[in-house]
Amino acid sequence: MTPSAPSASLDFALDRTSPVPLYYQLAQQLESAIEHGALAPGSLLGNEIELAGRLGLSRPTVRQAIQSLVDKGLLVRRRGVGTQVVHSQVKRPLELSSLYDDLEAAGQSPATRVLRNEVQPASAEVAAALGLAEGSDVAVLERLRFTHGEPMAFLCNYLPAGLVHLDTAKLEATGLYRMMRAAGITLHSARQSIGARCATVEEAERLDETEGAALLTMQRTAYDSTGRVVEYGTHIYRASRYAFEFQLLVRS
Amino acid sequence: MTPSAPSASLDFALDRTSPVPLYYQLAQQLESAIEHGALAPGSLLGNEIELAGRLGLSRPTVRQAIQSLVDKGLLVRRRGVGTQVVHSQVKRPLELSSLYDDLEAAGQSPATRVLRNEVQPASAEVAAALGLAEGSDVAVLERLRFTHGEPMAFLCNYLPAGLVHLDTAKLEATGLYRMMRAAGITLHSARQSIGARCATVEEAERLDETEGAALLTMQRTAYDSTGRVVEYGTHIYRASRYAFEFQLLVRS
DNA sequence: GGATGCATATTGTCCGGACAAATCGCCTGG
DNA sequence: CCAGGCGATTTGTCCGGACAATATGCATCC
Repeated sequence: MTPSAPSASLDFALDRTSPVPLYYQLAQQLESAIEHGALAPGSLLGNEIELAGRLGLSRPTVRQAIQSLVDKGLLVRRRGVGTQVVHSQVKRPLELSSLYDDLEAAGQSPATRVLRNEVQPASAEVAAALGLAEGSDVAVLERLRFTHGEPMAFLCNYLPAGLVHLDTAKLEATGLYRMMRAAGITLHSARQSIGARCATVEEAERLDETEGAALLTMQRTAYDSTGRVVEYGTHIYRASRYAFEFQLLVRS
Repeated sequence: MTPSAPSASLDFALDRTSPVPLYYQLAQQLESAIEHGALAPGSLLGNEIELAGRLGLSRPTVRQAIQSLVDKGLLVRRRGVGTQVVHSQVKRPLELSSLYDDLEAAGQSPATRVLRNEVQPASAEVAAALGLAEGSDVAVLERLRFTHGEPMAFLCNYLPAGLVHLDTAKLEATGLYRMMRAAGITLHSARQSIGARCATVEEAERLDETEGAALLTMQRTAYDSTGRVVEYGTHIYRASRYAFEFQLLVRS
């Protein structure tokens, strides 16, 4: 339980000619040192003043680097004691997850079949969710996502028309969020609701389940950095093959 | 679409004799001004230098206040443009949620019945989840949560023995997280998994559902600020009466 | 031997300034 | 009328310093 002695001099290489900020360079190298095990969980980081002097940086810059890792949950600072590496079993950041990216990261080699990709007038529900007038043009997207050749989820998404060019071939080769990012849309936040229900006959057929099987449902409204709604979606997952996993940070 | 003119002088009252930090005082007053509508969505905040001068603060202090609201997703800064209020329909930046607090905030007047509250040796699964040796003493807690007189969830929790004194009467009057906080435990992060399945006969009976009804399942491992595991729980919700709602922030 | 108080170490807060980088609007020139 | 350049505005980064608040360990005193 006694916190380890301040980890001695790790060699951090800072490049002052680089356009990437110094605090960010330091934060990244600290993070990789933690991830890599060079900074053991529970070990103290050494005081900021001395660290700043050793690196040739000012204390505010060092603090900014440390603070960013504290925000990520990798470090804990305690006044009068020091900054130590949190010994957490888990690393996963969680944030706004993209199903496609999640599956790919898990080595599941996802595949997508686009069932529908067209523009049509918004229904009342969709218009309300997207913050548009009823009857406005919206892109409607229905997809089936597979892993290992088996269907795993049915995805239905609505986007304001003209926001992104939704090429069907591209949609089957990558994920929607990746396409939005490529179109210059930076996602900022999303409101989600996760529930469950039993499969209807049509749903069961579409997902290769039996009627009454448990399904996970997710509704998401995504916002870009200005607060505009850029996507509304209703997703249905086979509970037998999928669960949402994520880590939450409590902001004090 | 044109961003509103810089909102003129709002009167912020800063108390230098207060122990609460100046940047925090400013952040809170800004937040309440946004929540209250005094700062309209999309409106510019006015440049930092001038704002600092007007408030008698230094620019770093003002920046620290603004940054905390940016992290919360209430403001957006753009270099060369300014800082503006995000016009988001939703405000709640939900985080690690306490079911009890959630229900109470929604005016659902939750009630709890403690079915089991004892200390016993940890099974292999529980020991692994809590990071203890198999057979260590752990507190086992089984509760039923009601709203409007109807059962809504079955909660099973495990805690390292001796961490909190689990008084049954107190547990029925308040929530577990509130008791942990009162015992000096500051939650820091949690890993969650949300899935679904169909109710077994016993589960259906316990929750006043029919066999095969859809249930939402949640498993959570909670960590305190030093990274210690302080709680592991398996919760089961009636999907017909409950869904998880939360907002995610993307950290760029 | 135990409790109290003090010195020390470390982070938290705050200040003032300097320059860089990005964005936007305006003006000029073609 | 359009394109490009230029300057003004605003946030981003970084520095150096000062003092306050808190936790820890040690010495002292009862």
